[in-house]
Amino acid sequence: MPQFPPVADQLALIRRGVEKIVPENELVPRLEQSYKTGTPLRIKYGIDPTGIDVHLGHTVPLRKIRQFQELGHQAVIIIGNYTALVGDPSGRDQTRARLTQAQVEENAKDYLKQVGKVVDLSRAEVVRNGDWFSSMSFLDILELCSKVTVAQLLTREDFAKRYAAEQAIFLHECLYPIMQAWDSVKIRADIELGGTEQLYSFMLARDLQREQGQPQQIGMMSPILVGLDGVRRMGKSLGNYIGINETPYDMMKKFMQIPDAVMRMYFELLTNRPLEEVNHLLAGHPKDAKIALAKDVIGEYHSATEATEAADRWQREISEKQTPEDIASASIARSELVNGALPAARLMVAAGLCATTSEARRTIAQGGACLGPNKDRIAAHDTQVTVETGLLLWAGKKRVVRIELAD
RNA sequence: GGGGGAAUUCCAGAGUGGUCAAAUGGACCAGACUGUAAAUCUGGCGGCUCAGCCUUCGCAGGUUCGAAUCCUGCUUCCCCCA
Repeated sequence: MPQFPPVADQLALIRRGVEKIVPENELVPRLEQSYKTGTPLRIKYGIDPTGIDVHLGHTVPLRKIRQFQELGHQAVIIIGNYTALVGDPSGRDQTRARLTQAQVEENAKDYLKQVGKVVDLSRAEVVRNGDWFSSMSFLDILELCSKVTVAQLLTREDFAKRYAAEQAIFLHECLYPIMQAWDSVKIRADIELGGTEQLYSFMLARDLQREQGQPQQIGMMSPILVGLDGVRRMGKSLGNYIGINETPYDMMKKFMQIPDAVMRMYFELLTNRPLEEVNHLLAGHPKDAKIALAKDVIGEYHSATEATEAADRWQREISEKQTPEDIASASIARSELVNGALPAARLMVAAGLCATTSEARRTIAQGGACLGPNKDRIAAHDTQVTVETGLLLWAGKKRVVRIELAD
């Protein structure tokens, strides 16, 4: 019989960074029952393989799964290869584009590879909901649909909003939450993880489970992780994310750019650092707290050593503005030079630092163009610059290239 | 099927015959400040052989000395009625 940590200890871990547990009062009894009987809880997490580049926002529920795994519970990851064909309407004010089956399968493989960095896949059940949906008959579907009323569907905020705004709500979208709920029945979920926008589907799952004479699942919803801008949710399309496949240094740079105000949330949702320590850190200098945060997370996806290296490098190159160690080289053909030189504006374009000569002129006029390790400002757009291999050329504080002459 | 409305520079959104490369805000870029956080300030933000010139306001024509602005046709999008 599996041995679990005491319920109180489990709760401390489970509750961290969870915004809402519904219904709250069923959680403790469920854990106690599991503890007494030595039965692992079945933790459901579903995801539609829509071509996801996993970023920290996605890792919030994934880390929660991991925590449950550490406690000895059973993770069940549902690949929504069938629901992906529908398109999740959650939180959307527009209909989502649908995918082909081939795309979905490819995405699923890619996705699992990334998930494996957070979740212990060797101990998790991974299932595809096409396994049960693809064989359902129209009659089965009608049967399932008869459990849900239109009025219920319209209690969802996203649908209600779209309905009120007289925007299209397609029938297949209405089926989505029903499908998601049916997944819970099929895998006999005890707990489902997800974002706060999943409330409706979670509750629908309870209805269907009761219908089928199963214990009803408990929904645990994480808050939505805000992105680097500190305002909008972290997302690829918003360009405000940190991907888990990024290099330690890239992650470092991004972490140092987050607003101070989101540090607490990041610590809570993305690290295991005890909250007492977090409070202590946040009481100190924000820069130090941010470095600690970055190291915690980078260490998780890379290693503590690499995290420290990244932090040190950031300190040197960014904070102390030393010349970076990896400078992209820009090759320039000798034939472009006149007497071994080029006017500054042309050089900027040739080096790929500016898209147009107009842009280069502006950059130079505003004092953003510099030469060499000492960053000597280029005075005018028509200043003749002697071009040699190894020459450093800057555009602003961040962008720099090393010139390489080619024949 | 019938009726109405809209298409502007990255986005939003002004502009209804010359003073429009086109207000304003956002995004973005550069500079100052700083903990490359926030906030703030300054400048920029179609292109070029840059005190000038060229190309832009859904597409194609037309009217006019002159059009983003007026007319015609086309395309796309939205809304209303049934």
